Amino acid sequence: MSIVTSMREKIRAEIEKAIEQAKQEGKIKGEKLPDFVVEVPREKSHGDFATNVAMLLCKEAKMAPRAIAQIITENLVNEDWLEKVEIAGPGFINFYLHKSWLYAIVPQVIAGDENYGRSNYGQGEKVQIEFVSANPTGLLHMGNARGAALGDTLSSVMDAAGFDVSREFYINDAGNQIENFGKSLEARYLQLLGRDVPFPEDGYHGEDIIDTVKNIIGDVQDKYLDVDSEERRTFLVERALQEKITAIKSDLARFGVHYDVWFSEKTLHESGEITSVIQELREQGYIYEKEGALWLKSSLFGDEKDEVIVRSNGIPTYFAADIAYHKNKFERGFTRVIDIWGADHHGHVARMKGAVQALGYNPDNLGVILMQLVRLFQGGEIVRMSKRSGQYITLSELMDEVGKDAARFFFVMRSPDSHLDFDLDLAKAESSENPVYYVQYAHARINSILKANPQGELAKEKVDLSLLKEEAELDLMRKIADLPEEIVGAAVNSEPHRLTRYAHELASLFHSFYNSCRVLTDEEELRKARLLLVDAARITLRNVLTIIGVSAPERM
RNA sequence: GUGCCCAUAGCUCAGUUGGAUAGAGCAACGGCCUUCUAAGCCGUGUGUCCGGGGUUCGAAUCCCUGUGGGCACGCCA
Repeated sequence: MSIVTSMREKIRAEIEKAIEQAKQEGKIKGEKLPDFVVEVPREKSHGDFATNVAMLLCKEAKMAPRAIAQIITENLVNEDWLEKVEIAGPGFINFYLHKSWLYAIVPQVIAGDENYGRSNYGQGEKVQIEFVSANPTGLLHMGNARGAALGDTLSSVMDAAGFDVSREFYINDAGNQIENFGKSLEARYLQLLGRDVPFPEDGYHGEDIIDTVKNIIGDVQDKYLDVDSEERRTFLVERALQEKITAIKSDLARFGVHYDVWFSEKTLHESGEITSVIQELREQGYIYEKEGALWLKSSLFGDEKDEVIVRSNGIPTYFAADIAYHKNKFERGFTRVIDIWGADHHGHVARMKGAVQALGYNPDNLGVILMQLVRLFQGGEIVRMSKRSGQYITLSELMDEVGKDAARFFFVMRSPDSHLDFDLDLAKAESSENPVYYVQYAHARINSILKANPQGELAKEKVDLSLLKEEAELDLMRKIADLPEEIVGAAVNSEPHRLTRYAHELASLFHSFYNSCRVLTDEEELRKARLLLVDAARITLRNVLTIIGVSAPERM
């Protein structure tokens, strides 16, 4: 357990004891203990920890909050780690701790090294996170890139918080879209070989599929020119998907994203899982027929209306496949399933949760993170994106342009439900305007100090950390100590953007410390202590950057 | 029209589940390198938290309502 968490719980226990005693003495009335918090106050002048318990008790006890706070304070046992307790404001009780509690953090971080920040909060709960799942009919665009950065960081942070995380990519290699893809490929194939055929109106206009078809022609020439359309399309689709999926995999790998499972939609059709899940829903009475199609009564579960799951032509919809897919996820033993979708899919959330419920699972175990759209800016202008015209900036081009680190940091920096204005010029700037460099620079500076250390090695024994008394030193330790709780908070709330903020704050405190405290000073004992603090800062910074998927350079 | 998301400093955004005087970055101005990396630090100020009601010890946060913007409402995915 982290030091901050254990102090918090110690204080909570003391408060509870004090209240219990006050009740026995008849000083406070009331039956149940309110759900109070022991929090770290925003203002440093309000102590190390504070509680609102007195304000919450006042209603039942029928006393003024400050009077209750007074009684609780008097009943607190004077522990040696407690320096003083104050009543403040409307009735807060502020706890000031002896500085020694913080010194313990430094050796703990160094001993933990790459494990510092990790915890067992999730207790190995099996979680599956599905993200990106882009159509394999094209290249990855900005929305996919944001999903990739978010999903991968959420996976890493949940892993660090003690969950057993599996990353999964769902390949939409079946259904209407693939039909359409086949028609587009076929048209390009015939056109490239000199046939005058029209391009399908709703086809994939992107340049990239022309290249794909050119590659195929390089292999098989006109072998499929005069065979029947069915055979030609099947061949072209299979070959093109292979190429596209390989490209998607390698772009994501370059972006630092590695999946545990690549799940093919096609297998759900072939295995009969779609048919059987429809049968299961039918037996539950959630299916009816209307106008030749099969409908799911999703309106029973909070959806706005019922949804078609099998078309009148007998072909199941995307939704049917998705239901089978989610059943498959839960059957694999995941007790928590998280999907990351673009905000334009929000209408899908209620019906998906409804379907999960209809299958007998708790819909709360399915979490859907909707992320708002990404707008690209360059030179102050919006860079237009249109899949239809085939003009959009790809993930691969983005990495060429701004690099992996800046791209990942920028995507994770914003909360998923806020629109993201991605400023290409800013992300590219090698200057202080760029928050990525600011954080990385702190790490590089630390390494520079450690290399310049005349002793070479860090003294680990008999170092007097209590020499670290400067404000900047204490603030830095305080922030370092927060990492485990920050990780848990980001994990359980599915808010990876907390990590970039934390990284920035930590870097900022380090830079302040760097400017006000000289590490390689002539005072040997102080130097030893500061070197350990600096090393702890290095580990903390590196660990949080690693979770975000951003490199921690030793030199810049 | 119905549903979901959003509205906080000039700009881009945080705000730890309802707490104390609402915070960062950028942009602006002034200062700091003979010393571990100036890609840095220190200082200067800015708010109708979209408007209006309500809930309570206490609201940017929760409820209602109005306004403005985004998205979705297909036998597409």
